[in-house]
Amino acid sequence: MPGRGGALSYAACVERPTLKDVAKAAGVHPGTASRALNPLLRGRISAATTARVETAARDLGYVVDPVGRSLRSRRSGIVGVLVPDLTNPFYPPVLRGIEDELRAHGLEGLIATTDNDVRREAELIEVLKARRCDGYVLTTAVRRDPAVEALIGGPEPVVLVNRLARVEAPSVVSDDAFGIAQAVRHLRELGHAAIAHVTGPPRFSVTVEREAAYRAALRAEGLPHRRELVVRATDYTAAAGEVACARLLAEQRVTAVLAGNDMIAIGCYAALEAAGLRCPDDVSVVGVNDMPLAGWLRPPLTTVAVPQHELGTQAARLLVAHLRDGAAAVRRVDLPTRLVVRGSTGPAARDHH
Amino acid sequence: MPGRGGALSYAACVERPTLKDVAKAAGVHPGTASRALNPLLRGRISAATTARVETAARDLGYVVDPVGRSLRSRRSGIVGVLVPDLTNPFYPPVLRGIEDELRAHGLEGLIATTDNDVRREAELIEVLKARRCDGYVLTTAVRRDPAVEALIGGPEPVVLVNRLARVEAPSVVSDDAFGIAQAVRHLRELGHAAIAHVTGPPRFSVTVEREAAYRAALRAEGLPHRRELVVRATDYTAAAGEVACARLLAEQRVTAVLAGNDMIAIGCYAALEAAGLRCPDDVSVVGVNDMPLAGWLRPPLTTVAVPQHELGTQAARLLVAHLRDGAAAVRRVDLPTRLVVRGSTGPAARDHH
DNA sequence: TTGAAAGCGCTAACAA
DNA sequence: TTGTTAGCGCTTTCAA
Repeated sequence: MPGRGGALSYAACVERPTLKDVAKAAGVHPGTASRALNPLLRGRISAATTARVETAARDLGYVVDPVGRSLRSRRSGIVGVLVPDLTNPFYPPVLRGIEDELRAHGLEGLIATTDNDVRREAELIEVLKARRCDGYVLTTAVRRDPAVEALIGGPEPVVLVNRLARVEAPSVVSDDAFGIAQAVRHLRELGHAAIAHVTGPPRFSVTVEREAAYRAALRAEGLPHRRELVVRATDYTAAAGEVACARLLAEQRVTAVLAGNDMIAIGCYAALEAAGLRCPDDVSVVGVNDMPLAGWLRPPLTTVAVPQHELGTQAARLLVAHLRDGAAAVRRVDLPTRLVVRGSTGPAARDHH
Repeated sequence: MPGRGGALSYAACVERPTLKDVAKAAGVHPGTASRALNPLLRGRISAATTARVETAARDLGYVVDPVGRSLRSRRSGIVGVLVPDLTNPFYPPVLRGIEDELRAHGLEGLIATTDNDVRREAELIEVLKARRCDGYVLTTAVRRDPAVEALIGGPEPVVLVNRLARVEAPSVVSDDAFGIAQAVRHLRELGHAAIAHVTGPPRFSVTVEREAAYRAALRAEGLPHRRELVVRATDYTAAAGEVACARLLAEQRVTAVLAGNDMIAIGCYAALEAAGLRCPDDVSVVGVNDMPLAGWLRPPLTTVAVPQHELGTQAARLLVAHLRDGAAAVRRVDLPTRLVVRGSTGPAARDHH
């Protein structure tokens, strides 16, 4: 036998078997082999043929070539995933949820890091589009963003995670308001009346939502809302949180701080220490997210737990549904949050009242 | 004009222009257009033709279809990246380095999370191979691993990051021994004599290396090596580190701990607290890695800084070199480490001597 | 330097 | 149910 067939036992280790090889081994036409191997067309092929093809495929160690398949079927099996910053411990679990769920459906996520920079994001969207992604998951958080709006308007489905855009799109969000209400009640029950909010910049949709939730919670608990107790960090980082919290402490007397997220809460720890205040003895701190390290901080951080992994899982599931059913699929998934009480909250200090 | 051409201004938004469109617009053959657009063949095409093709491509907004290209050229432009666990803050910067450097060369990294589980890793390698990756970067750390050894023996180049396999492969490593020597000297200068080592499980190559470095450093500083001061955590996590450190504290009197990495150091903080010991007043702690949050811990962690981003950048660069030059490329890159002194180390406590 | 033509591996339309 | 055929978009021979 000439060519590849002659040295199959060796060649199989070097050159991968193609569908043609499988078809030949099974004694059927390549088209038939293709159908037999496709779970969706399983019903249209006789059981005997399917079995023969499957056996041949297994024996040869055949794996479909995604490149050939993509070229013909116009689907790449690749999903573009935009994430602001993996250095924020909130995102890795989200990504992991996305990764596992996509893989369960034979898809791969192509991850790109935006730094929350709208320009970089626009560039990355072009890169991902050039790769012919079948759809996109955006975990980035900027509210107004032309490139994202254009992407949402495009032909491929886009799922938003914990983010609201001006243009509507399928999204997975966490019910932060519920957890924040619990947090405020928890603080009120501990005797806190002056509860500050150190949040992030208003260009992120979570900032707006969480701040609104904070105000609503104060109202619900019968606490006064004082504008001067809300401070905005320039970013959702520990460094920015420290600066913002320091500003707050210099001007106001507070016994409790609701941080915009756990990273800002870490910054608050540092600011309190720098101001000679102890947490929770002098000032209680509550975060949002319950990121992986939250419980290992000193003191362990009391925080509103957002189901990070689930956020990713559901986002991927939603995208898969849209890939399959088009616009008919579900538009929005809402996940519950809950307060996790640890060591950063305690009774309101007397001398700060 | 019939077909696509007639409605180009609209169709360009929906259907992407193909190389054929570009060629037609430039009045050349598709093959010529392909060559004109390929930087490597630029020299073999007349300047005039190149200019015409480039203009046409720009006007039409042409972007090569990686799928068609891959099918023909047998290169996917995709690199498989295996990472143990993004939840460990050490890895995100490494990944970021890989991502940026690959992208600078027109490649994309396909990230897969192994959990340091050899079985899962083997599965993921199959998934990545099925995607026809051009090469691989492995940041996972298990020493003996048949799937990895098989991959290294395969046709695609593999670069190892901070890991040594039994089979040799191009790799990027950090000179941990240097930083660890600095750390031990730092502790000796602070008066510490009983320096323990809370490390990870021996199945990871870093465990073996860092432990050897610890022993060598003790010797260099003229300190005795006591076997019972080395404790192995079951994993490189805070939880496992806490357990291991608690065991150490129950049995030995120590004034300083060199942790196997920063996550274990966090576990040491917790174990010390649980044992009623203060850091650094009673026991000093040194980590390894200088992961992003290290400076935000309380106390801020003194640690051996490993250039995480650079590790990723160099790994990607090394892979690109191998993709281009084959086995001729560099085999190994060694990056320096240095001790970053923060707040978790202080003078040895008298009463613990 | 350019054109012509073939074909990578697969699947979808059509025919039997 | 299965075979046939064509072609996705690109690159790379070969020939001119």
